[in-house]
Formats: sequence, structure tokens, C-alpha cells
Amino acid sequence: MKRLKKRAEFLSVARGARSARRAFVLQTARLPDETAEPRCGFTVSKKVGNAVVRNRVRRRLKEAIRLDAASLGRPGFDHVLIGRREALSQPFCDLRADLAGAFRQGRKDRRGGDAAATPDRPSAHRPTHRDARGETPGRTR
RNA sequence: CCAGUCGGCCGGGCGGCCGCUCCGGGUGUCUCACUCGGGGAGGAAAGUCCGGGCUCCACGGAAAGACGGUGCCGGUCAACGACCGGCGAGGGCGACCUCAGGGAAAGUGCCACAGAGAAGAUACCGCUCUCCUGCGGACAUCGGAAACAUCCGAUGUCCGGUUUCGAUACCGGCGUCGGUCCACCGGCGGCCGUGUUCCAGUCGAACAUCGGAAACAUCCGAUGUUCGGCUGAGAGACGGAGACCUCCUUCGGGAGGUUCCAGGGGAGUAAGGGUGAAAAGGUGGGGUAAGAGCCCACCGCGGACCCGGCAACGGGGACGGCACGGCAAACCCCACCGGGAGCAAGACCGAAUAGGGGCGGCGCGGGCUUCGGCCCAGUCUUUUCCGGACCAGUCGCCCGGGUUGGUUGCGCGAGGCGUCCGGCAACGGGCGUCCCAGACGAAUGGCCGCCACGUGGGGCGCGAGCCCCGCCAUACAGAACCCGGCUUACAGGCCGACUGGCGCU
RNA sequence: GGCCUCGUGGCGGAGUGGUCACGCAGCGGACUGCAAAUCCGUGUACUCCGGUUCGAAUCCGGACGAGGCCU
Repeated sequence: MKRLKKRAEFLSVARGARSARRAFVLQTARLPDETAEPRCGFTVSKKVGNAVVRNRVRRRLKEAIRLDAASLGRPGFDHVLIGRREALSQPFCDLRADLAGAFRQGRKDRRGGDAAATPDRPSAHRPTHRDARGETPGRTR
């Protein structure tokens, strides 16, 4: 799954549905273009710990996403994972199970779709990204 | 063996599966994908406390001033506030540790409280000498004797009474002060001395307000507040009216003396004095009226000069007679160092927005021109006069505005490792060998097995030890331009040198 | 990554080396039939560790924490 990198992208996903688990909080946003490739971003704040702890939390979540990317992602959805301290200690298989459940719940939530399509968000950066994705839907890295 | 000091080093290992990033080779459908091989976090990568490289900006060179920093001596280093070796001071039985460690006779300042005195010593108490005085007849007012002296008399002393020739004595009351108030208790009430709070007067200072002179300066005046000096008053408080000897006596007392006692004046002195962080050399003896470096001995201090050392400094020391308190991480003085900013520095490319303002060059309506300018017209300066400024266009630069993409800077270096030589050491030099992270919402990971080590529990064994199970089992912590230091965090372990104690030989 | 600023009771906030003000809040008492307001009284603090000094909230060094700025 591709990564989210821009601050503006994170802000737009933050308006969508959120579902909390022990080790993370998942935010899901439906995109107008239903064929767009699914993407995912990671947020681990300084409250979680020092640099070593934050790196480790992000790496475990990233690995769990990578292993199940095919089953988790659906076209037309963006996701943001907010890491928590428990992501260090939770057994890895439990983490994967929680992720699968959270992704299903996020897609069912109606707010996910509505929020991303709301026209009142800032229009400075949005059109270029959406147009670029629309013109080259099959582009891969 | 126990306790301790110092220095150096390590900071999990092996393997499996699935991934990330960079470099090189190959293939393909060649902005990319696949495949093969290789590299991929630290001793602190941290804090950003110093120093440097590098980059941009400023600057003619240099110096001074301001500001900041450093501060025993010598050395090391590219440089440093770092390091090494010495010196001095302090601590420890010792190995060893700690120290911003120049200047206090260049100047200014501070040393609260307490205390007599806190830095040009002081003179409160005390000690000593010397002089004066030492109260039941006082003091005030009035009268008389020539008088504010002296003598005599009268009246008064908060009120009344008692003793007495006479009250300051005694008793009761009244007032006042203290015990926070009341109750109650105690002191005081005349005279003399010292004199606090309060009070009155007077003088001065500071501040505030108002008024005047030109003014929020300055001066003058007024009012108020506070503080201080002097004078007066004072029923708080403290102190006072001696003792002894001789003679006389009208037995009330008087005169003379002593200086044991008390008070006061003058002089000497700094030994002693509840203080304090610190008290102006210490201890002992002599000396003296009492004392004192006044004199002497020892110790301390200063110290010309001599010796050792590159130096800091150390050793000796004639002599001085004691003079010189502490604080400069208070201002400061002296010596030395420092231009400013930082890779988000800076450079290149692309995309997009805006066609605004300023400066300079070329050029600019009509006429004259010696090419410097002058006259007329136009615009602006609200209008008129005078005066001033400006001119179509184009090029360059700057500001403003817009963008938040990519590439580069970017890793061969004061580099690592090994070895030899010089040096006590920090470190320097020679030779050989190696190429060793480069991300950018940011790679270096996820899961698992075995082993080592640690720790807790259980079992076996006399014991060394062995076996089983558990641990969110593995400290502190993640490169962001690079390097040298410092500081801070850190489970556990290894090696070396040394000190003290105990035991054995 | 780099550059700055600040830490004083529960809260706000003075303090230029000598017992740390003040306001609000808290607690106790008075007033009230009960409260409020008012009055009286009272407790609590210099972020931490070293150093200089007789003496440190203050001066110096280090640590920790909080906040801000630069693309």
C-alpha cells in the first residue's frame, strides 16, 4: 500500500471515520474516485515516547499492514494509523487481527464517505492530487 | 580473602522466513520492473556548552573603543574554555581526589543581625592615676537686715493624719506606671544626676501638592507628611544621700583626717568584656600606676639578597619590629582571544502567479543652440503668481508579488586498523593495509528457533555444580553537512595497575 | 536540524546577596435564623544538583521541564 506523506493529506483523512483499538486509532476516508489505489499514513506523536519507541511503534504497524495489504485495502479509501504505546507490547498476531477488524468497520461507517466528499474543505492542494490520480490510475512505484 | 582508588575496553552471538534503502553487474515491455553480489546506527548518534572545516553576507589595511569570553606555569593540538606534565591550596591512614587558582598599597562599593567597635580603627563598660563632692535644715515664693551672696522668719511640697523643733520616714486615700484588660499584686509621687517614648517650641533636610517667574529643569513662597538637631517640660526607668578614725559639744550636731566605698570632672591605657563568619599577630616571661612588640624567647608575617628550576614555585635568609581583614563567580584593572550568520547556509533547473513600485542607461512635443543650456506647450503641486518636480518607449538591476517541486551541497577524511620509532605523557613521525551508512512523513525492520549471561522459584547433590519452569527477559538510547572536545543518561560484564587491613608460608 | 526565552505557595504575580511581598483560592473564628458580602486570624513556595560567599530565590556551571521562532 502506498504511503501518505503530505500534511494536507493527513488533515483530510482526519475528517473521516475513526475506530480505536488497544494499539492504535484508525482513520478512514472515502475518496470520490472509487478506483483510486488505497493508501495509508502513520502518525506517532511525542506523547508516546522517545525516538526509539516511536520508530518501533511505526515499524510494527507498517509491517502488519504490509503483510495483509491485499486483504485490507479497497480502492477508493485512504487511511491514517495513529500509533499508541501498546503497539510495542501487543502480540503481533493480535495486532493483525485488530487491524483487519478496524479496516472493515472504517469502510462501513457512513461518515467516512461523506467527509471526504464534503466540498467545504480547503481547496488549495486538493484538486491537483485528485486530478493526477484520476489521469494515471494505474501508476505504480 | 575483604574493603577501596585509578585507567582502558565490551555493551549480546549464531541461524531461518518475509521486507526497506543505497551502490555495482545483467535482463526486460527501460521515468520503471525483475534478478545476482555487496554496504547499511552509537559510545554516547543525546544536550547544543566550547572549538574548527565548509557556505553566504559585511569590510581598503590596521588599530582603538564597546560588548562577550578566558585567566598558576610549561607543553600538546588545525583550534579550544579540551588534553598532558608540573606547582600551590584543601580533603583522605593510604592508593588518590577536588579547585574559574592573575590583581584588594589604581580607584569605587559591600560586610545584614548582634556587638563598645566592621576597616582613615573605636573608647561604651572596665583597669590605673589625679582633683572635687559625699543630704532629716532641701527646694520654690514672699518679707526683713545695704544684696539673686549670707543669716533670720513665714507659706507651700497630691490630700488627710502620726513621730519629730523640723519629714523625703510611717498609716490611709488619690493619681500614675507595669503585669494584655478587669479583679488583685507590686513600684512611684520631695530634691539632685542621666535621660527613652509621648508632648510643646524652634531650626534644618527629603518628598508630595499648589502658586509665581518663560518650563515637568532651576529658584522663591505656602501647606502637608516623614526624618534629624537643639531647647523646655516630664509622677516611666536607672542611680544618689556612705564607711572608719581623732577632737570638740549646748548631745540636735560640728570640725579635721583616711581613701575601704559611692558619684562626678580631667588624664593614661588597650590586658579583659555576653557579640559575630570575621575584632587589627599568638603563647609564655619581663616590665608598669595600670597597660601595651614597650622589651625578650619560640611560632607566625613581610622581606633585600643568595641557591635550585625554562617557569609557576621551592629552600635559605640579613633585616623589619607587626605595618597590610574579607569579597573581584561586586563594579573594575591587567594580559590574551573573538566581524556576523548558519546546510532551514548556499548553488542550479523547472513549474506557477503578477504585469505594481523604485533606480540607472539609451531615448523623449515645437523653436534656438557655442550641445552647457534657454524659451514656449503639457501633467502634478486644491485655485492665481513665483518656485519646484516629471515626461512616449525600451533594456538592465532591485523591491514587491507568486511557488513550497526536483537536483546539488553529500562524504577520501585533522579517516580507520596493524606495526615500528621518538616523548614521562598528551601527542608526533615512518611503513603497510582498508574504503566503511546516506534517509527526507525520513531506510537500517517484523516474526521465530537455539545458545551465552542475569534474575526469581522448585528439584537433585556433603560440595563445586547440574536439571526444569518463568521473565512486556536485555541498560541508556536512533545518524540528518562533517570533525575535535566537554557534559549528561546507562542493565550487566571483562582486563590491567595500585592502596589499606586480615590470614598463611 | 538550528536559534532564543522562562521556571517563586493550589492559581496569578513582585522581589539586584541578609527572616520571600501582594491579590485570589483554602482553613478557623466573628457577624447572620441560614448563607453571601464584610471583619479578624492562620497554613503552604524559590524546578533539581554542585560551586563562590560568613550567608544564594538572587552570582557561576551543569541537569530537567515548559514555551516561542526560522523551510
